Amino acid sequence: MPSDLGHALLGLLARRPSTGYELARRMQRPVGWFWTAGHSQVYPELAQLEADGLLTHEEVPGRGPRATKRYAPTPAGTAALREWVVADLEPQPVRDLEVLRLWSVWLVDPGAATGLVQRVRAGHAERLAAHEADLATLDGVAAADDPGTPEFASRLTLVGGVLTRRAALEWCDWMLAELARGRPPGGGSLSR
Amino acid sequence: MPSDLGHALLGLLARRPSTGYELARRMQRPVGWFWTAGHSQVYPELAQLEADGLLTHEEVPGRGPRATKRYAPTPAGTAALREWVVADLEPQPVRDLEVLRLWSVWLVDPGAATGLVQRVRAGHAERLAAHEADLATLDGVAAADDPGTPEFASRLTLVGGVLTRRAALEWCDWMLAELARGRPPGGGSLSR
DNA sequence: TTCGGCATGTAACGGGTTACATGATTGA
DNA sequence: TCAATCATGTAACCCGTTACATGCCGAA
Repeated sequence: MPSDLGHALLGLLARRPSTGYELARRMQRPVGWFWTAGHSQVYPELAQLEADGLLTHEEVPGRGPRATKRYAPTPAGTAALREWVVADLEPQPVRDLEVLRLWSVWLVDPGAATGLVQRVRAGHAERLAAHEADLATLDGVAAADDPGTPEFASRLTLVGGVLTRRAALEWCDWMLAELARGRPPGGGSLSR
Repeated sequence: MPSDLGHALLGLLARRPSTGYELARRMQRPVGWFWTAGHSQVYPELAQLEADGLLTHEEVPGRGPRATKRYAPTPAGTAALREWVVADLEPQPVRDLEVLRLWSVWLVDPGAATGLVQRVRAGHAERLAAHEADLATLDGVAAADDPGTPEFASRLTLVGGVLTRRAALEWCDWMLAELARGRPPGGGSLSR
């Protein structure tokens, strides 16, 4: 039974066979929005998945010192992925450094707090723009409406990103208003 | 320079001195909404923070085989926490198993996909209710409006939880509608 | 008397990040 | 010629989870 990373890689390969290098890059960009991995994780995991009979590879002419291998899922690999998707999942703990900082924000003065929230807000705005740009590439793609296509699933996750980032922006704006309200109106802004 | 966990513990102790045991419990509930740790992480980290001069402890009569220690931040500890709160933060990668599964949901039939989304939705609804209950305990607490109090910061993080969980529910409802739309109207529901 | 809560620690293991290591091709 | 990109791997370290280990007190 593969790890979470293994299932991420199977998901990538079910969409399109790739080399380890390509997988490492794809783990940064489309999949990286919700699960990341470096190449030093990818290569050993591919070897493990192949030892478990879930992947095969063919060698292609490569440019590096070692052979270049293009991987694809075996029928068993696709079946394992399919089972995992709908398997039981217990609610996973959240891990959010930004919120952890905000939880101690009462220790700093409101000006500095405002600066922090503005920086957090900028990060969310950037992510929102990236998700909206990715979503735009699916506009007019007929397959994105068919639940049996990868494009449909990509659309689901991107819409999720857009909605949660919009909510985060709403939250930041609310915090900025609260911080402004909590200070006397004439108070000079020390932020930035 | 303490780890993220160290700053979480300093944040807890800046609000109220506690024993290691109490800290481990507080890491499950209020702080656990956005950062968790088990007791096996807490005890060594407390020793490290004390070695760094950021904490002190006094021994209190305890019931276990070892001495019970109540920790509190030193002035240096509070200062370190204050600096960390407003320090530079690079955007941290998201890690969300639920979204990772949904990304491969195109491989399963729409009925099973609907069942998965419904379970995800239930999890978000549960968290939302918990956050709203926690928020309700701050209703009418005057300190929650003053940016210099821990109650204010708690309110910030709880409102963030409410807004993001509401957005998640909105997303789940949208996905359920999309999945229903993608199937012929008379199709028998295979969900569950 | 037995179970749950208080109370503190250590050890083993697994996953993730960072750094080390190698080497070909292409474009500035 | 120098840097970036393609391409694959290993090693060290840190962090988090799970399990091991001990033992008192109060309630059922």
